[in-house]
Amino acid sequence: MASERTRDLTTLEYIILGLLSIAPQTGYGIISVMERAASRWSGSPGAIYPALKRLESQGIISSDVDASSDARPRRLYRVLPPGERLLDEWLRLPVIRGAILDERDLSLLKFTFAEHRLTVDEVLAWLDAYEKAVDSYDVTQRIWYDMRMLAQSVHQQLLIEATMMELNTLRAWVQMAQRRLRAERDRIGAARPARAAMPIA
Amino acid sequence: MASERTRDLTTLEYIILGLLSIAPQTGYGIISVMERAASRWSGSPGAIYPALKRLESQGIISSDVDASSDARPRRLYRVLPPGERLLDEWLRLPVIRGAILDERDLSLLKFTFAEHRLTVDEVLAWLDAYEKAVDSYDVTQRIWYDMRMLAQSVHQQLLIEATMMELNTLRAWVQMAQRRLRAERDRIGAARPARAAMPIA
DNA sequence: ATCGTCATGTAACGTGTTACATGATTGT
DNA sequence: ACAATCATGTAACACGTTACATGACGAT
Repeated sequence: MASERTRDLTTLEYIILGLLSIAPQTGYGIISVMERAASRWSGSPGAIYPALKRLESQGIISSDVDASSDARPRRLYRVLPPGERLLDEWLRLPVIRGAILDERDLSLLKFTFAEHRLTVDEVLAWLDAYEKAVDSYDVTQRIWYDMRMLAQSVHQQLLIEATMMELNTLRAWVQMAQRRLRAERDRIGAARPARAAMPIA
Repeated sequence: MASERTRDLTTLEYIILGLLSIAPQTGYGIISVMERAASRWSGSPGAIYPALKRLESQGIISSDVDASSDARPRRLYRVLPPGERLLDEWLRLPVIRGAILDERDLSLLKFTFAEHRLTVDEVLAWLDAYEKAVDSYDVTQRIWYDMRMLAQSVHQQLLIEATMMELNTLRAWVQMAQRRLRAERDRIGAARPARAAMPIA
């Protein structure tokens, strides 16, 4: 019997949950997807397999050997209800004020998984929080300011400008996403996830 | 006597080197800067102090107790020549093709440190490589494509668009940086680092 | 027959996190 | 007198990386 204790998961574990929520997968399948994704989370076998075991031992996911096909049996993992709760909580968690730029990749990943897990309204709420975080972002927190360079060198100016441009792009994207999703909601009138999780390929 | 062996440093160690190359610092000072920087590298004392010891034991940095002021003595770290070599190598290392977006923060950090370490021409070369990497970036590598969604949902479209916008912003910034630095070079005619490292505040 | 891919693991290792501990100095 | 900040550490712990190992299956 798996323990019911819920703790905070690592980023890798949340990503695995997200992937499994789209479709049941084998460990090897998860490794392949993450390797091709070329994201900052590489997902080596030495990380994935132990993480799967951790999650299973806690009743967050389950696995059974897929003997359906004629091919060699392989272990298929799927998300259990506690895992779905954990994942959805994480997906709804807003981006925090000082970490928008640092967590941009993670936010897009969340947005990916959110399509299958959250309602359109929930995604819109998340985007609203995102927009507020962008607006209230305090540039003065950044490292180049902390270094208290006296004269504004070309480098310093460019670094500040990089942040500005990034923030503007982010703001523009969030607003576009809001517009499109609102239009989608009005068209479909969906109160549940936009797309159902797809079966395994 | 410190060992001469050079290995690849961790990101944290390179950041420490970069900070120390701007000005000698105490461990506490490094922690403070990194905490206020709110970047993805948090720099807890449990990471910084061991890292400083590691670097010192390898002859990459050195430290001596600063007894000059009336205040309580504190240990000041400074970069040694081998450390300067290591740092400069790292700074010159171009961004790799599939990792531009993931390493954006790191690239800006490098750009920060590069001001004090590299010549304008070297920075321009680094920016050229950056630009090429951006241009040759293959969007099809990204995770949302790997998931083989059949229909292009709104979410999918938005995710692709986020990447596009990000790449365009990056490209625009790189080109702006090139223009400004070239103008600066023509004005100053500098063949060495744009600014000398500043003394400790 | 062999090569590449599918598939699952494990062991050693280093490093970062969390939490704790200590004490001096400065400001109010 | 007290709190906040300066300043330096350490210990336990968990995680991810790297490298290795094994073997089945399908294609040529």
